Amino acid sequence: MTETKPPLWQQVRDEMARDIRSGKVYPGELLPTEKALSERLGVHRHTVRRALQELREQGLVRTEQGRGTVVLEQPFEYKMGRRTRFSENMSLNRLKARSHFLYGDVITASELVAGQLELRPRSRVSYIEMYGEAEGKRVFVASQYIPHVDMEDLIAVFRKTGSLTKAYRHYGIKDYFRKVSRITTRLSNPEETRLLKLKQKQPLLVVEYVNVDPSGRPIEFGITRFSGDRMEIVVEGN
Amino acid sequence: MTETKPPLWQQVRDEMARDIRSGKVYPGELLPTEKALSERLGVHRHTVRRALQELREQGLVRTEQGRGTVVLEQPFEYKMGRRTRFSENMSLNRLKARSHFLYGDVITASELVAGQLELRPRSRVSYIEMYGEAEGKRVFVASQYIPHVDMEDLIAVFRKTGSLTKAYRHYGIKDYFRKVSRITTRLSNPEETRLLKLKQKQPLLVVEYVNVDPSGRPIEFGITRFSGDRMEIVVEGN
DNA sequence: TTGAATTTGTACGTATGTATA
DNA sequence: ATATACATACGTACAAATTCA
Repeated sequence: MTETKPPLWQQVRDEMARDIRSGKVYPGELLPTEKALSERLGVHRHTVRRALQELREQGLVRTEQGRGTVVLEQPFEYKMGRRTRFSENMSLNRLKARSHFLYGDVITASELVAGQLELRPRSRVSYIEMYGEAEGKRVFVASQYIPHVDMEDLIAVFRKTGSLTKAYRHYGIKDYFRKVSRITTRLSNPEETRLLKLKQKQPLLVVEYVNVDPSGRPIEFGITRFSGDRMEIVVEGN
Repeated sequence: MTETKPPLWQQVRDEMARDIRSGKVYPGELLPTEKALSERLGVHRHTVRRALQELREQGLVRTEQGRGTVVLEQPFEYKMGRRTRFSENMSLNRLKARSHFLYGDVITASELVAGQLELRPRSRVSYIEMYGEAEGKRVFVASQYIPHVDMEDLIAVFRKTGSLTKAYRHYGIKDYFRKVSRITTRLSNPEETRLLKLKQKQPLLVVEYVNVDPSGRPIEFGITRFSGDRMEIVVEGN
């Protein structure tokens, strides 16, 4: 059994991957130039290029001709399933995640909202806007519509607890499920760009969903807009 | 039991919605101006505006100040679930959907591909690129990686049948399931912009997935890029 | 607006080791 | 054992994109 060293380019790749994953180089930063790397590591530029090619395939870096190679932010995973809840989701990912209240009011449902919630047209609904952070980064903004029946103080309770799940529990809804999710993409508008602290308009993942209680009655219609380069949606099993 | 007519603005809204959905006015076209509409329908401009507001909320039109109101293309639905197959999916939607072969070869798996397919590094895999059309519109481009074992002629069979599902059946794989899907978004690159016949770079829905046979063995790793304004992903039940 | 310097992309060459038929 | 193909590594030149004075 002879122990052989892996090829040079793989050693280079692994060393660079380590530096990136360990946080030695920060996301958004440029790596040293291929020339600088090859001189520092004592290998040919082609060897560095071979390593960079793999790092690109792994989604760790992005190379721009004439500019350099930038370290990419690794997106957070948003596991979407029947039991989807944002805060649980993120804490499972050992991330510090929090939702922040932006605005709440009782409004008249538009046709779309009434339809999704299976309410009569122009029913009254609670409307809540919030944004979410993970590891200090803004990762989503969300709008939620909740039937106003028997939940007059929902907004106040939500502000107190900071969690819709907890607010629901306060009203006797102990459990709920994701009925359907519709996923689209579009560029952020100025408002979203500001709220998500993006440098410029960028693609968003837009998830429109309906949550239902155990009896199948809709209790929440929501539109969540995820920052496309900070989040990815994972649908498992399914 | 008194029968009451709905408000005037709702009648206007419903008539306009009918015209759009029936294809009387085409996506991309400008609607008549609010003034022209109000005169033709014999209602006040504000009544037309109230109707347009609802159409905007329903995602049927987009209004641009100083220009007019454009009819939006309605995206196709891509139902994603355990039994996801593109062609079945689209035909269920009573759409004429077809996949078109672009390129196929046998290549050495990158680390990412080998990992996803649970193969040894640098295993040989079949690689297929294709694009999909629905109703004459390009809606996705896809890259698939399939373990090369016992499927030497996969590419030839795929070209003949035009369906991966059928090609698999030819090799005795009668059924397969979606194990996991990862959904992200980013702007199209020049190649994708060209293949999807987009006018300029636009947000894509990028779905990376793994399909497994009934025993749980990975048989396909794929990356599908959907044109963001022509497709939406629907995850049901889940 | 232009042009030079910098950086990455591509394409050729050479040499050598390793796996395979 | 030999021939062939493939992987690795370095050499050189120039094209293309970006940056900045």
